[in-house]
Amino acid sequence: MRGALLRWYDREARDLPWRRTRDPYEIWISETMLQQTRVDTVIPYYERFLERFPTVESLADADADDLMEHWAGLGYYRRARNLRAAARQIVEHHHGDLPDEVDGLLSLPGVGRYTAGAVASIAFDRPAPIVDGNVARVFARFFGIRQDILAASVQARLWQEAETLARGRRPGDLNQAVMELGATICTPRAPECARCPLERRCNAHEAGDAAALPFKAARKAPKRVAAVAARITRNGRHLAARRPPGGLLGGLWELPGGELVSGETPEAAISRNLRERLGLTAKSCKTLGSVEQVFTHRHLELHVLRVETAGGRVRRREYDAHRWLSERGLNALPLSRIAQKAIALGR
DNA sequence: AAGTCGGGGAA
DNA sequence: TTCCCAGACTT
Repeated sequence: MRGALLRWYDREARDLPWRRTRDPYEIWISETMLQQTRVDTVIPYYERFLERFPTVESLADADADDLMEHWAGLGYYRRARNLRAAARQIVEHHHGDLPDEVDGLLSLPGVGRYTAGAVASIAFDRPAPIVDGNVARVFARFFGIRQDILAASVQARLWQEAETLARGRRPGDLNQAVMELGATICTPRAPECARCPLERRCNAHEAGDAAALPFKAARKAPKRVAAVAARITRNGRHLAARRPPGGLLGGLWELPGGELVSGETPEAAISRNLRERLGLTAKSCKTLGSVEQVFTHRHLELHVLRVETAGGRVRRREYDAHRWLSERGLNALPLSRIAQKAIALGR
């Protein structure tokens, strides 16, 4: 398998920004951004992020909002926070150099089995295995694995096969070759077997069920939830609040608000949330409209209202910061997509 | 083993 | 619409 893979990879590999460097820091950043995120989405974020944070030290010193500004829109925001925490750990305990083996990499926050293997093999030429969605699909077809791909026993088999593969010369390129194959030829719906360097030895192609593999149990539909957000303006400046780190959209800014519990009207919900979370009293509300965002496990409908409040000052509860900002300042904040949509409604 | 955590491109 | 993406981490 290795020879055919490497010959194909040397010929067909896409020219991607992180393939032009051997810098472990840059490869680590790319692998973290690529977690559950497509190559085309990552590229502009990768370039901008490395321009702003070119070294481990600069990342370790990053300001939280500055950091989130460079991640806003990419999703899975805990990744950004973990990157900075890991950078601090690297500066503190490793003299600013990334660990060059899987075990050391695994000790960093946000680095799991996949990312540790990717950095170890690609940046340090270690024979470390990796299994991502691409590898799992290619292997399921090649080896004819017809059980639930997420089952623990199947995962163990996949990692075992990956370990065997990475034992060859150029482990980093072997790993990347399988992922490249999965991303460009051995794709989920309609694999182009005619172009595949492994066609002749592929079990699923032989059996004629490549497009049906890998098998996955159906996922549950995202739960529908509703929330409210307030456009509050005083002296021409708009109130924004920062979500606490850790949870959903952690560290991002938004128009203040909160959940709408069942049976509650948007007006009642915004009044209650502003009182409970910001100590503000709503005097009048006007609906601006609603926006939607679908997350992996949630389908959120956000009602946006213009709210006049009594004059009292803000006393924060769950939010960990707030600011009164011009329209321009508002849009310069690190905002999630749903917050961007909500702000656009009020213009 | 199942749930949490974003957003978007492709079919 | 549905799927799923160079996953990690908690429960």
